Amino acid sequence: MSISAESPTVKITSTRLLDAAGEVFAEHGFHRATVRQITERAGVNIAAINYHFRDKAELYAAVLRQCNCAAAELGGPCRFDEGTPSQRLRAFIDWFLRRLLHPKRPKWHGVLMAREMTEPTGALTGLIEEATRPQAVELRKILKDLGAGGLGEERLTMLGLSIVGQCLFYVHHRPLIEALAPRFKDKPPSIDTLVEHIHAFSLAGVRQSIRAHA
Amino acid sequence: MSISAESPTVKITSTRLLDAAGEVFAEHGFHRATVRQITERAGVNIAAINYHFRDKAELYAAVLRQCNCAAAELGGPCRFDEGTPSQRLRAFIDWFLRRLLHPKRPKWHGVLMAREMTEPTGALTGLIEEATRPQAVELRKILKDLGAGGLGEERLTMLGLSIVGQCLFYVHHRPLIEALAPRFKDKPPSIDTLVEHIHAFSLAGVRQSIRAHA
Amino acid sequence: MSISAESPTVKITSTRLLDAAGEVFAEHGFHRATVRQITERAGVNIAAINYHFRDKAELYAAVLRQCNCAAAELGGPCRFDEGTPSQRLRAFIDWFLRRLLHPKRPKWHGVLMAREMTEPTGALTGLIEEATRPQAVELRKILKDLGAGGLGEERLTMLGLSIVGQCLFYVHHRPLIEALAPRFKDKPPSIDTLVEHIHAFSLAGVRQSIRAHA
Amino acid sequence: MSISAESPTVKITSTRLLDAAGEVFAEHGFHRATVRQITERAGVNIAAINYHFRDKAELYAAVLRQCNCAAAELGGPCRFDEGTPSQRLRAFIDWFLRRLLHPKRPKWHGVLMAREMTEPTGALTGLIEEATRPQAVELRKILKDLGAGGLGEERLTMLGLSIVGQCLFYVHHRPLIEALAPRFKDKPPSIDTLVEHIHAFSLAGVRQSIRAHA
DNA sequence: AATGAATGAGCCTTCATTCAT
DNA sequence: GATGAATGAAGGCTCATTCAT
Repeated sequence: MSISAESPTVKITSTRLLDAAGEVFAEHGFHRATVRQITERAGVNIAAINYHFRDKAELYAAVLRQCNCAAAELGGPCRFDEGTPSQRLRAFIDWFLRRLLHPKRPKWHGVLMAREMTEPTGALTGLIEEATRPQAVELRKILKDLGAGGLGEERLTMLGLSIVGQCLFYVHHRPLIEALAPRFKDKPPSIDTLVEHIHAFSLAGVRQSIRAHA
Repeated sequence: MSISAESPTVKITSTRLLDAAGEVFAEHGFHRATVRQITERAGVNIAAINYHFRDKAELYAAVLRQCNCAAAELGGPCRFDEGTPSQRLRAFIDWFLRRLLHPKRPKWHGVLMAREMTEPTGALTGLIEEATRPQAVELRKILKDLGAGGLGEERLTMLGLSIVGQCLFYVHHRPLIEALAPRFKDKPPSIDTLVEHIHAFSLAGVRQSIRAHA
Repeated sequence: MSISAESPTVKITSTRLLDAAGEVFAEHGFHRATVRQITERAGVNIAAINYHFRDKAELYAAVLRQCNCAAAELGGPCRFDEGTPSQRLRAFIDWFLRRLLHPKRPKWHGVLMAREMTEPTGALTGLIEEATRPQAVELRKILKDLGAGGLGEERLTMLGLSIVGQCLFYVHHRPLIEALAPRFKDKPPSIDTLVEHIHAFSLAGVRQSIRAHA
Repeated sequence: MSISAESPTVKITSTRLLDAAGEVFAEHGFHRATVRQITERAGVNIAAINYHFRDKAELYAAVLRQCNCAAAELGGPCRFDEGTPSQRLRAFIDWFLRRLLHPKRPKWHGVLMAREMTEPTGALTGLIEEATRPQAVELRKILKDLGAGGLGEERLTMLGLSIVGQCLFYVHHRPLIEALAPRFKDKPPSIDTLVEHIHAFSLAGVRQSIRAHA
């Protein structure tokens, strides 16, 4: 509960800055984005960035933090203990994809993350450890329960990457996908369709792998 | 008569510029890269860019062109007519991956392309049409021969994206992969291993999809 | 509380810029003048131009505007309703010349305008309409009242140009005049002398023209 | 008579350079004009300027020299001994104006000279002495013969300037004139009309001056 | 006589940042 | 807490010039 009764309608400078920064950073990337753009879109004075966040990099870090928090909130915790291994794999893919493509999620979250993957700014170094590692661990657990435990580290890893790779492709390579499959731009498949497809595709792939190296 | 005995080893300005630019653009991205960095690394005068390529953007375009040519040369033409559909799928994956991960290919080629995927500069607009589209067509043909012809456009497309997605993941998300699977950094799997894995994984996926929607 | 006792003598950045720019532009012309020269002479940072005037061209436009305003202020409004036509012609010449040669007027005003006459930068396009046109109209009115109304457009115009041409010559061709008549440099005639001469000379010319084409 | 039979059709590099330079300098002024523009228009290599004229400034000086020579040729020598003083004044004005506005005269001669008047480059310092002074002397002689000899140096000079001022106005202030009298752009008065007007106007002015200070 | 390649200096602009209120 | 004014560093680009042939 905040002090001000007007807080719901009047955003505080720091918040407006954070929101505007998210959009601008996603649109232009960290380096191309200018602090002026951000402050103008936020409708605040240019010196406010320095006042509230010390500098541009700090503001960016704050945006990323908030962005990841929001993603975590939307996706819920990453734990999949119930049901058959196949169901749990499906739940994982669903959670992973929905977290990144969630309609309520500001579109720029994905874009921002994509940038960090291909050109890390260093602001995210810790974030990968904290946020991404647990997901990898969870997926590994599911794969083992599917029977891939005896495959050896390398193959197990490759299985995981094949699954995650399919998911991230839809998030990070939008421009490429839309160029290659124009209809995806006009009528993108629903998340459910995507989840179902990737789940079936991957489950078959995993099982084949297990059979082959049994 | 000049001391031209060393001419094979002394690169011409334009070439040195192209090479240096490739590295710097890959390292920092188009906008962050500075022409001064490039000319310094190339050991040439800053005005050489204007003389040989008119401006930074043209230089970048030239780098991309060369980069795509080199890739094409290494990979050979994209035609897969011989053998069973399964063999042809494998050939496609092999060609696709080898082209991008070829040891002789400067590592920055992949990085540069990755950037273009997530934040297109427009310099590549034509390149996608010319270079990437035929590959998509070829893959589609193979999938149809595998029996996926009756699946409908959307599913056919998703199958293709699942395959290409797996491949590109290894090329474009190196930083993420290495953060998640440290051992991949020390001892990355051979291209052969990768091809074999993705082929088997995907073939099973495709067949499963066909069965399910028969 | 600041040491604001000196504030009347310490000009604000924007003003210093405007003054320095006037001098430098007059000295070297728009294109040859460099923003570094200007900011150095003004004793301000080079980025101040961007902050206060956006860019060099805007600064130049501002200088011209101020220059024209100053001229208008010094000369007062351009209306000559009282007295005989001859007296009004004299008043016009007096006003016109005094406005341009006024001792309080920085010498560079004239030089700047002269440049715009021979190589317009386009920054002045509107200014001519707004500032110069009314003068032409006023002069025309006087000439008609002198009896030149029946002369036809072309001759009426030439009469006006002959008068204005004499005036502007003294303003715009100083270098030429001083080269041809060295004594004008040491002891230039007073504005009153100039006005008296041009008035008498022109009045005779106009009347002759009227007589000839009666 | 030159050595080469083809000289009439094939211009030598140095000549092409001179012609192209004249046009470009007139169009853009000395400082804005670039050596690349000139060499491109001349269709010669950029290094040719250095080879033939040492540098840009030297080329400009050469252009001015040629330009003044051409003007002298077209206008003939500046001597007016025959006829009544009034006729000689008319001859002077005719010669002066025709020399500057002569149809065969490349338009840029006037423009180039105009530039030198308002922003002397120094390349013309000597030229004024050599070329313009005699004209001033000649005009003075005519004015004295008209009876203005007793007027004193200052008034005599002002009379001359009034006449020359009218003439130069039409040459140097084209942009201003055309802005003020649009019809002059579409249908400029013939040189004959101009000469007749300025002669009549000035003759009356001179005589009036003589009467007044008799 | 003439050229393509290469150079170094300098220009305008933009940026993130800080200062003084 | 917040602001308008001002700053210094750097960026991309253009120019006249020269070098080696």
